[in-house]
Amino acid sequence: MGEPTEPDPDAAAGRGSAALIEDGVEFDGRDAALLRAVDAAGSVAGAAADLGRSRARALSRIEDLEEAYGTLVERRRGGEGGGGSRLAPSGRALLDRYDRLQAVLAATAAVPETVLDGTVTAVDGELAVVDTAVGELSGLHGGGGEADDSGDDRGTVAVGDAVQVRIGADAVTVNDADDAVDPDATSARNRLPGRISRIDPGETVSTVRIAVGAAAGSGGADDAEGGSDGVAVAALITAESIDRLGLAPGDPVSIRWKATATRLVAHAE
Amino acid sequence: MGEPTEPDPDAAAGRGSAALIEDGVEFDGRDAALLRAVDAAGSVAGAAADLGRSRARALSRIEDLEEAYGTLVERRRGGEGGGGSRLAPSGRALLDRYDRLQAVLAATAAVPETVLDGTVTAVDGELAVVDTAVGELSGLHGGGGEADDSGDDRGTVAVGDAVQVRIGADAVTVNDADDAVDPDATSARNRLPGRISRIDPGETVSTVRIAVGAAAGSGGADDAEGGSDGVAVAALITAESIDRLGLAPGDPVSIRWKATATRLVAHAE
DNA sequence: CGTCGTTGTATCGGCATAGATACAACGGCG
DNA sequence: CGCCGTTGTATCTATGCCGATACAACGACG
Repeated sequence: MGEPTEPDPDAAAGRGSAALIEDGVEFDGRDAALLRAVDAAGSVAGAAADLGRSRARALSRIEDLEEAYGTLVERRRGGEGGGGSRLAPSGRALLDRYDRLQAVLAATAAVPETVLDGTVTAVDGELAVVDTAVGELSGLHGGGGEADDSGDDRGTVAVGDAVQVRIGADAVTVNDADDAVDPDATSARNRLPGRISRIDPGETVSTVRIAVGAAAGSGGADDAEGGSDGVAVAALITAESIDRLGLAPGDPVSIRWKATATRLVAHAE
Repeated sequence: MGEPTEPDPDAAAGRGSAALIEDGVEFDGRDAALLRAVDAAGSVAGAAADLGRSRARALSRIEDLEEAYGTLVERRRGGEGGGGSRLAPSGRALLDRYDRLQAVLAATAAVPETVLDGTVTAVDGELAVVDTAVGELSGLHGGGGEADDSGDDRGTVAVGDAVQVRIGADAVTVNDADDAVDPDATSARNRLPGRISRIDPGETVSTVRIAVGAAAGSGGADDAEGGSDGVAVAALITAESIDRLGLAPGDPVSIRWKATATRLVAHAE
């Protein structure tokens, strides 16, 4: 798709790489390429040749992976053509799983994020309430057990902790300000009034920045996130929705997002 | 938090590990631990000792990282206590960035996801429309350039391609079925009628499965995702919202989610 | 039965990374 | 001035991973 619009200066976290991990064995892009090559070539030997890698290594790598992930490649020696290998259904599923993880990672790198500093005021199960410059927000903390390799407490929070609240721009919904939707009708709970400070148009998806808090009252061209009293929340909106809602800079709007789409991260203080 | 409720059998993608990458240098959990240890110990030597790693290696690793990421640690030799090192502000920021990436990754591993197979019917910029078993959905494709190391086309799609549509349960909003919200008032576009098939309660956050498509009409206790005509979409809802909306199995509901929170993944066919 | 190309298996060498060790430079402090 | 613990720097060694190579086992096919 090229880069028709530059990738946003403050786009987000920057590039990253991810790998599945099971039983201590990582499944990374190299392994994915190997499995794909096996699928294309019909044999491990052919795949290794296509990739310019050692055949013996490729085979032993597949064995290591299978020890952790189960059968991935159905191998057969002897017979027509001397034998061959096919990607097992579970191998295909693993590949899909990897691709989905990769897609999520690419998304977090490409989608703007809003980060607010705050202090935890309450913890109730997986949910926590955080006091921030724009009021109290609720979000999830503690992903899934200890995914990190260092066995510290990271990922869980307690009352009084300094945390960062991360809101992905793809999770923020924009409503008309005067549209008083029945709060009982939806499960999106975090809600803030604001004013559109800027619209960065994309081809079919635009990034809308909404000034909230103290800055929302004033004219609000201020979009410096670290501003003394101004905070800008980014929202990813399709061009069609912008047209439909008639959004333009200066418009008062109401933004909302689900608590379950809000992540709390312990802040390196 | 421990594991009061087991981590959901079909929870999601499974564990993963991620690393920032800049200028060809990866910043992984090991590097994060090193920076944290420096912050705690006040010296690189002490940090290396605490981690049981070689001091010389730790120092050269920091230098390699700084070549790619800029100043991370302020080092000073001689003086009080013989010298020492402090984490630079940019080092703290990098650590925060890594933690946010980690949090997002942990979230994708812990949050259920709904995956639908479909065929691309239209592509317009970053958006694409996909025909699935439950109708036409729109979502984003192609994260941010080529984040993967294998330089293939993966990540972008074309009309006619077989793709998987990934919808994170944390992005799905549940509304009352009879609540006819003005469609012009919100930027959430994908919308489907359905019927609650199951509620998996958590401490404060529950996973609600909504049968959509053909299965939605019948009683709908069917939640087999691969069923012939039944598809279940997972939604993460706070217990409070469930109470507020009065959700229970069998209830007709309307679910919606943003196109920008929907990822399209090329399917390994 | 021999051919063929593949899957298995073992071994060797190269290369990159990390640990171990040693030593110089630095600069407050007693 | 000498002591001290740290930052810099260099070098050697161990380890692990990968490529390269070689050879046995296999089974359909001509």
